[in-house]
Amino acid sequence: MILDQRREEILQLIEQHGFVSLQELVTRLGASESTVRRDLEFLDGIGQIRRTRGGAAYTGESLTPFEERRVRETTEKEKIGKAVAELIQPGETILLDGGTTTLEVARSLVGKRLQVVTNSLPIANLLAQQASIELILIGGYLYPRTGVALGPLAEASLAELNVPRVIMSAGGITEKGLFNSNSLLVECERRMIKAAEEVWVVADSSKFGRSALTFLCELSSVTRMIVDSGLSDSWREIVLKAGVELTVIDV
Amino acid sequence: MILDQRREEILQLIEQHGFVSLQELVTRLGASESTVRRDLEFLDGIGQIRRTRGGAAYTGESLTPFEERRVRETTEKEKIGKAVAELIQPGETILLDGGTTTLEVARSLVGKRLQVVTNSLPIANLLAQQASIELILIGGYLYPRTGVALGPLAEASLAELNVPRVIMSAGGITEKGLFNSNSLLVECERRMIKAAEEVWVVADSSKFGRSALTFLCELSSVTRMIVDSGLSDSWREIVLKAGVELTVIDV
DNA sequence: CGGATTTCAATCAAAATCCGTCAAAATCAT
DNA sequence: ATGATTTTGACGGATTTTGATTGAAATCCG
Repeated sequence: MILDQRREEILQLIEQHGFVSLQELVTRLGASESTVRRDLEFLDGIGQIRRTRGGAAYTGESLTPFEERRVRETTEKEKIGKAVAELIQPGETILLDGGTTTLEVARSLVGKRLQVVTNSLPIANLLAQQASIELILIGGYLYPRTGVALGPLAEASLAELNVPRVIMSAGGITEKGLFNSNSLLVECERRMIKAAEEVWVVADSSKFGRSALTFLCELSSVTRMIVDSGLSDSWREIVLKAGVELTVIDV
Repeated sequence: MILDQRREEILQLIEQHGFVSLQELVTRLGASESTVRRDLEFLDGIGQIRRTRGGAAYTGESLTPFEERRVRETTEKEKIGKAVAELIQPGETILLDGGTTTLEVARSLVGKRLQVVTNSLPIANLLAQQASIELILIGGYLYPRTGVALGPLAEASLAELNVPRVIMSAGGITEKGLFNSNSLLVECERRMIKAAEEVWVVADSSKFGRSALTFLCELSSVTRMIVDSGLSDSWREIVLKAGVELTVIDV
């Protein structure tokens, strides 16, 4: 089996089940233990999973990450979220992608008068209570762990929409463009880009230089990026050269 | 079993019940006493639970206050929910309408292997975490009070679906048929009926004889009704005469 | 109070898992 | 085709986790 293909399969298995044992991966994939170990090591390295003794757990963009209950430190994301919220005018309509950073954006939108479209269950939960926000939910197959609606139903719904702005997250960003872990998700995000006139990407600086398994789009497709100040000068240059408006948030 | 998985499971059990004895954890998890002790020690260390003699209690942030959880009596709705869940076979696909009674049904579905389609945010929240349940969300304009997705988007999504069974709630039931309060909701529920081969209605007996603003459908459109035993004989007769299969639950 | 019972903590050997190394196999570039 | 590079699978020692045992501590009950 091809390397990337196998890794994608591993990632999907882990995403779907939350935990998968090494032994199960070995038997499911028909690869040797060593190989699976190396794959897990790699996926752990790019931050998509967390290795645990006996197997691996999902951490990517998770709804309730076990690990993160220990220490809640998300200041960068929080600040990015606040900054993005300030860029949005009352009365606007925005399309909000799933993800932990976009969730922080949603948190900061509380109280504003807006129309929000989203396929993320956690975001919907957060904003559903808000009388000032009109919320439109994109339906679909609810992907476990991350709680985003994907698949044909989601894609069909998005095809009918037209919004001035989408705010997206990314699993990884390189000079080639944006990446995400899961092909279903990427397909859905492509539709979001199509449905929107402007594409904003929120990301903490750790995402830069980190690839993920599936290519989403080129940097030039992005209108604006909002990143924390941990971003190196060389990355800033790359982003600006691609014609992306860059907003750097001090943390 | 993988270490973290087991610890997560322990945490969930304790979170769910408030307190769980060590012995119960041992039997439920099939791990040795020593192992469970070590896990409790760890979870206590990170502040998620508090060890007590003979078991452990939950201390983490709770969704519902502790008192509420203990005192909550088993209502009619809960019993109806349990009964309905028992009528459903593993592997089935069901469409679940929003509503407090259907939410109780969803609660009782936890742990079963099913495919569930719903437009209700509370139900989606409940089932999203369940690995055994494949969840499909119907999108749409999210109606603030009840948290159900309605409107054109929801209707279009439903038009493309075909499920063997829908489980619906009703605001009111008279000999004329079913009623609900809100015309957007009713329009959506009509699509649900169209999308399903069998229509099951769950209702507590207080709903009978009570009308509501908008007419939904005639009694004869319903395949089966599940009601608590508070239902009078005359109502039973009316329901049966309309060709509805009636299941009465003792409370 | 004092003995019986339960629960706890510490210890230890066995089992499972991990890591590094290495050679075989596959893939790539020339 | 050939040599270089990457990927794979296997092996052995190191490490971690597990379950059983045992004596101490806490709790219960008469």
